[in-house]
Amino acid sequence: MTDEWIRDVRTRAADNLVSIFERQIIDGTLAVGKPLPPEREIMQSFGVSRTVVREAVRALAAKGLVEARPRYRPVVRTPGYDAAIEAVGSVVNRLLTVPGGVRNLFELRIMMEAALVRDAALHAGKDHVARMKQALADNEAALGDSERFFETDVAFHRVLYEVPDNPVLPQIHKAYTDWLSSHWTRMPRDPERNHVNYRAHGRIFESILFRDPDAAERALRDHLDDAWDQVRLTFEEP
Amino acid sequence: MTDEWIRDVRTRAADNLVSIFERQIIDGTLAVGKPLPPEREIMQSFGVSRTVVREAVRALAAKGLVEARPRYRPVVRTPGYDAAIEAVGSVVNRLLTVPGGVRNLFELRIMMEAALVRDAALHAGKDHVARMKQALADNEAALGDSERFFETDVAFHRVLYEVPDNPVLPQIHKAYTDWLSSHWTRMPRDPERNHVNYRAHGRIFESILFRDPDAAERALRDHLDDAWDQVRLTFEEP
DNA sequence: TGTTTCAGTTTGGTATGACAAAAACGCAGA
DNA sequence: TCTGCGTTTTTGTCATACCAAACTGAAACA
Repeated sequence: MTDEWIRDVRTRAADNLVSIFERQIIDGTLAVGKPLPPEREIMQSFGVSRTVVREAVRALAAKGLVEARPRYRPVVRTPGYDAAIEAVGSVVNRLLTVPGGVRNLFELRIMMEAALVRDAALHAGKDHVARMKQALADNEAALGDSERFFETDVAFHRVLYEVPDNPVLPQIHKAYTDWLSSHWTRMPRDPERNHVNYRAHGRIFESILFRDPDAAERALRDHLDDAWDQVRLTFEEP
Repeated sequence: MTDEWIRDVRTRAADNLVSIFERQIIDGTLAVGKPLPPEREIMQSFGVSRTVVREAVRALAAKGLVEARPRYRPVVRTPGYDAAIEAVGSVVNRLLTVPGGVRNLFELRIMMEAALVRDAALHAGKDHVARMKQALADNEAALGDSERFFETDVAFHRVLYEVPDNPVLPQIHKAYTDWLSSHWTRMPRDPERNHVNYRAHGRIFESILFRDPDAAERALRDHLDDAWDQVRLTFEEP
């Protein structure tokens, strides 16, 4: 064990363990997918009590570095953008409760998607265009069924996040829908709105087809600003 | 204690505690800034052992919901976008080690800042323009001192994140610089590059002054693409 | 009256031991 | 080779104990 073991009165043994494990996970000493050593083994090799080991493991799990299903050995998690999103989950949930929290995240989403439609208008390939067309068709087919329309609505937006070939973006989309959906799904869902949204999607799609980023951005912003108005009117944040 | 206490064989007592505390923190039963009850008190009110309580508290701390300095009572943390960023820290660090990880995050940054300069070109007010001008002047003054130039470089970009009045954005900027700086600061820093970057900043600023979002975006992309080339050439990701 | 000091009390950090129940393992049998 | 089943590990939890640091309040002091 070459890792230096700093034991100060003002540091916690568990914290040291956590950072040691973090290092070992990053540099590969603890291989991805493999389980951590048994608790008793860890306590012996570091000379700490089981209490400390358990606390450290719990912290690693909460941070998203290992997956600790009850009764199973904790396994080193595959590095992925999903783990990052998951790790912020509880904090973001709290953010959504503070005044203006939803608003700020929603604004960020608008900014993000505005950039995405511009990008799509400039660089979307045949396959992505086809997928958007399909999503649009699904929208239309689901106009009468608000529940299903919501799903196809999400799907349409998701395509936008898939156009740039960056694996982070789809995860961000997933995060947005997860986080904001609770403030979204409780909205009154009259078929009227479905039509409005469908037409908005159509305008966005058209602008992308015409390779007109400015029009695409405008259409997207109109669409999301309108959606935001709905959210705001429903919950009336002061 | 009205919270239902689910004790299944397949659930952990500590996990239940965590979710109970999460709820209580969000709904305000546990007030921000106030310390959690003493461990011994918690164990009595929930009828669990201290081991369980400690594990739960550690998990909450790792998630960023409470701040647990050694030897002090854990206090409920102020909800803020900084806590969210901090919570992902260790996961993101790991992401940066996987192939293409840095690239993906850097691309995301380019996309983000491209959107920001467009926004700045359209909506930047007098004060923001003034601040950018100041940052540019600081750039120039630091041309000979690569260490200081780096700081003023970061400061210039930060202004872009401050133009939209959204408190999330500055935090994102902070996160980017924290995460990517280790892959940035080790780059060779010849004064030559400082001049290149300074001129690039100048072009961006000009385009914003002229209220020309397209030119601003182009200038920004040129600037960051160039910066990325430097990073890539230095570390040669395959 | 405001401040400092100090002893007693609380409280977190850690270690140890114990036990039930689930998971992992190994071996015999099909 | 695959399947069951009993044995061994290993996790989840509890109880207890001790130390040292943080806290508290009262006494001493300026």
